Amino acid sequence: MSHTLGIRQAQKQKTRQALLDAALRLLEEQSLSSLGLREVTRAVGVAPTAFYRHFRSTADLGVALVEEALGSLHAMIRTTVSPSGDSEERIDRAVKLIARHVDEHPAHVRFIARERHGGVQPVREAIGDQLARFTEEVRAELAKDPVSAGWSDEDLMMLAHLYVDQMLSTASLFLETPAEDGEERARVADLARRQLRLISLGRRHWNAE
Amino acid sequence: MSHTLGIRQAQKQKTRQALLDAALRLLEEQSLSSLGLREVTRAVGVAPTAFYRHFRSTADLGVALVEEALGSLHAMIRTTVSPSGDSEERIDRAVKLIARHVDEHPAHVRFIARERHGGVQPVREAIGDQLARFTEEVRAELAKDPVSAGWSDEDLMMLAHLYVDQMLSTASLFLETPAEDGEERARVADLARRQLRLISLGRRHWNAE
DNA sequence: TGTACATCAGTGAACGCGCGTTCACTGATGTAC
DNA sequence: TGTACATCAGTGAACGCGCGTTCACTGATGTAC
Repeated sequence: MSHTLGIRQAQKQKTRQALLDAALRLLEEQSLSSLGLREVTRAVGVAPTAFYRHFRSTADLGVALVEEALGSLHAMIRTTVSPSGDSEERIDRAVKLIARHVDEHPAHVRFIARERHGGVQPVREAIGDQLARFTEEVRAELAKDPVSAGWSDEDLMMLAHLYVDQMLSTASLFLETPAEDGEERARVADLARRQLRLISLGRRHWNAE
Repeated sequence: MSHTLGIRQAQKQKTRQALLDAALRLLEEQSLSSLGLREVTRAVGVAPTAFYRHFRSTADLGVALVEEALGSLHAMIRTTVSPSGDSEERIDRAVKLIARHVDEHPAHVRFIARERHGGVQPVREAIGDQLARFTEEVRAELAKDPVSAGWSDEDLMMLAHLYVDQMLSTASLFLETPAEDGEERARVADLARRQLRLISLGRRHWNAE
């Protein structure tokens, strides 16, 4: 067997993850800038000083949460935007995927929405960096799509921004709508699909006149 | 002369406004959920207890700030969306107007962006209410526009949402770009105009196929 | 395999500090006559 | 206009509390031989 983690390292990672999980839960009802280090360690059941073995500050922990929330999302986004199937199918797939992601990771999504413009600079920057990466990746996928063949880079970036904004706005609407309220959920999904249809129409006629 | 405000009432309003102004300034670098009552009164130069003569809590003050930031914006938004001049002119006017508003009231804009998804429920709700009013007003203006004549209410709301989201996203981009960096400012304005053009194209072809 | 020493994740006491809130107060402004 | 009383915005002392950070520590895990 290759390199197995020592007992010490494994335990350390477990505590670190427990701190991240506890913080994420506490952040459902407050902003990072008011999250206390003692609050987090109390929730985990370790001494306040243990916090410093893992993070320099709550801002530092926040940056780690950004990575956890968005780091693994790139592959998913790329395949969602990539051209396959007809337009209406792709739109439906994208909206369903957003709804599912919000239901599976509500606290992460809320954290990103909250801290994107929040009061903690390093966290804001980390989120901005990740979103810029998303936008660039969406742009790269759009460049491959025959519908936007021959578009200028400015036009592709404009469209990528529009898609990323729409995605975030839809995620935020789903987040505000409890999963039990199927009727309202359907209305949000319907709104999102209409918006994507209108953007798609605009795309198809962009260079046609 | 009709009813002039008593000296006492006038002084009270002055203190209240000073509290609001000081809070807004402090909120440029933190979130409402970590804003302290003593911090605000210290900045104004009154005793901490004076705070309670005006607000029950910092959350209460936050709700007042929402009113201050968005309450007077309805007229402006309505005239911006209302159909007059050709499409390109209207787009340019709208983008310039957003840029100007951000430059004249950066702290208010930042406050709204920050607290829209922030950690203080009553403030989130107050912002949500105001934005819902904006969306409804935009919908009403769009209904008058010949381009969207005969559209269903769902379609009009979809488009109104798209416009309001785009407006907020553009305001937020302007906010992140210092006014001195004219080059980057021009790029943001250009991006916003392209997005509005694409949406406008989508509108024109919405019912045409 | 066993032993002696090094490492280091987590502890617990202690610190100084600023917080939100209470309370009885003061003195300028307002009102009734 | 003047007087006597009521109102109430702002005061200042006091409270108990939880905060972030420091420090020397402990004892299980890791390592060298």
